[in-house]
Amino acid sequence: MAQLAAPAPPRPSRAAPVDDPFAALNPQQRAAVMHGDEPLLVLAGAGSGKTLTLAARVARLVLDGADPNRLLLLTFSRRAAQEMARRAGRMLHRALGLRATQPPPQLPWAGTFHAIGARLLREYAGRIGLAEDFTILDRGDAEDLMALVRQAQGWAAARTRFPLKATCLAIYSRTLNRQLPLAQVLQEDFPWCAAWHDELKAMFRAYAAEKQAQHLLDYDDLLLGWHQMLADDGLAMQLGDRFGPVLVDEYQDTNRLQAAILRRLKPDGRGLTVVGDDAQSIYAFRAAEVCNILGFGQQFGDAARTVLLERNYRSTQPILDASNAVIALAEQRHAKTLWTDRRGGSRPRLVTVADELDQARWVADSVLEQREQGLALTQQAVLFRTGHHSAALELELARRDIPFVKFGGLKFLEAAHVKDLLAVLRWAQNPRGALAGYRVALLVPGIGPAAARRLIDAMAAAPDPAAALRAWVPPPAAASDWAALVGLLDVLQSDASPWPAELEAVRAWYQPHLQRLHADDAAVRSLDLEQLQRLAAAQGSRERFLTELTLDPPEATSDEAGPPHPDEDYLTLSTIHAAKGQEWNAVTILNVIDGCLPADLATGSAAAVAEERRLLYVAMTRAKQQLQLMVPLRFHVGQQHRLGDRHLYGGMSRFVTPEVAALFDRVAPAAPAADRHDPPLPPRAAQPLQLGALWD
DNA sequence: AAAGCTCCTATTTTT
DNA sequence: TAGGAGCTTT
Repeated sequence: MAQLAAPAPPRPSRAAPVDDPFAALNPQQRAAVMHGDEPLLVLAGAGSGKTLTLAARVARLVLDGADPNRLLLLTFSRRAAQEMARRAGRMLHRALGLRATQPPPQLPWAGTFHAIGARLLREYAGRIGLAEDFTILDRGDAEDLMALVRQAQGWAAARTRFPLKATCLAIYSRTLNRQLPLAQVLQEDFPWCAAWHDELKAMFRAYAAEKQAQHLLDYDDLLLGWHQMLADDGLAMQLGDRFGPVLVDEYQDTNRLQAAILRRLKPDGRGLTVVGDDAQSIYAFRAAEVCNILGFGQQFGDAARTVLLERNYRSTQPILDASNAVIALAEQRHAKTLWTDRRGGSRPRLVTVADELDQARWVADSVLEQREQGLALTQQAVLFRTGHHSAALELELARRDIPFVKFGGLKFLEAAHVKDLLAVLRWAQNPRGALAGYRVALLVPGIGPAAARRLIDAMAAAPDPAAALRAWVPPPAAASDWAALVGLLDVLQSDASPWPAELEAVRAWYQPHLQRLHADDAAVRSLDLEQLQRLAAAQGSRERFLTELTLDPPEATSDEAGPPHPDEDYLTLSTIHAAKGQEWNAVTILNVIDGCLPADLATGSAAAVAEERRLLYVAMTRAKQQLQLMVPLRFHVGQQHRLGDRHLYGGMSRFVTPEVAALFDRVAPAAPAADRHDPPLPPRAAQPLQLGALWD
């Protein structure tokens, strides 16, 4: 929550210099910390003390007189922002010689691009013709809105099936974030939808118009709006003045739109620090451009300085050797070889098992064995490419009573009952939000799509939507249930209703609907709503709660086990994406076979395969002491596959070449030698930057 | 017009 | 597993 509080900063008193706060840094880290005003690129290998270095640089800037309130610190995830703000604060606290009772200095402008964008837009809304009461759509909401627009266009019965709402939204988002024409994005990223170019364009125009009319912003609008704000000279000047140094973490995962924002914020790069590792770029599907980090030097010419952090403080040398060998075969990268002076440590293991069930049993055995040897479950993690790869393991763990928490692929906000409840709050917050209203109206028995539509249209047409709501006459069958809803909305609208108590009123109203709609598992779903109420209590207002929940949804799903106690020992299961930036003593990676890693859907282009390689690299470099790669000989591919429905794939991942495999200890029956290699990368085409109205 | 039913088809990772 | 389309019954 670092970015929420904005207390006055303590004056940096130069009088009490404690011992050198940067004494523990190695020479390269120190160079990055002490570097002056010119643009700086810190290429930080995995485990090379990146967070420490960035935090130290923040501390150094403040010690040299920078105002913490004007320091913009952009991170990839909310978790990273908190961690960074916490460590920088601690370092400053020491360096300034503050007493233990004094709070560490805060960094109010530390956060994700999206969160900072939301804040700036909220603040400047009045001046840029944006409704001040806008609400933010999470992905599910955006998809629902897209679905409404999709339906209105009526292309249902056609020669080929129109793309699903989720696909439509993905195309839309990719086009904005890559700042490229729709046709090109379709051709490169969604070739199977290319035939729908004109329809999609019309649909996106309608989608944008709907958002405007309903005072809604989606994730992309937070960046787009920020970007457009900076296009205005007056505002750009003001914003430029407002922020001093700008530091960007995980720069390899920024996209073109984000890079454009930075360029407007710091045109000549002075005061700009970016930190990242091109070898860990794994978010191309979100339009991240490795070119951003690869081309940083050229962008600012001779002025830019690059510092390389290669010394690894996390892993043993045998683990680093294997990781280096995997990434060494990648082209298009800043050459970088991690090393450590920590000798010893066992070689990583390459474990061959018969199939997924075998794999699950083996991993569960291994986890318990490690714990016998004194390694707590919290020091162990199992990583995998996609959310459902852990299904068999989850069953096995549950069967053996091994507690675990799964990160990635979160479901909480996507569950229908959670969305229902939030829709009520959103509608109360923003009566013009037809999307929320439509959803809520449909909850009332007797009201279907047609009646809900009429209601929404009536409200949209009226000068005072709240009055139109009260005046609306529902179908006779819905009369009494409708009256109850109107009563609830009255309570929520009145200034008297306090937060978060009003959520209880919403739950009370929703309870019968929950019973009716989800009779079989209403009790379980009710638990989720309790969880929601706990989250609500942590926020000061309804508006804040809705914004926070959209930008920072709960990270882990706790499945049947319920939320784990903080002090309980539990194993971590995580997608590789969600494991970024973390570390464990013992790491096991599932399904290191072709078809899973690389995912067979991602083998279409050389760039996609290269990203899968980096994904494996990221997974391997999470391990401090023990690393195991699992290779099931047979892998069951579910029904969702073309032609033959239950294909059995096989074969070691193409990334584990014989040379790489030689760095592992082999466990279990003889595995087939992998003799496939990457196809060579074709030269990359230069992509012209396109600005302006995309949908016209 | 609403609601409940069947049947078919899907590209993974997340702010 | 759900999303989406199309059907039938109320």
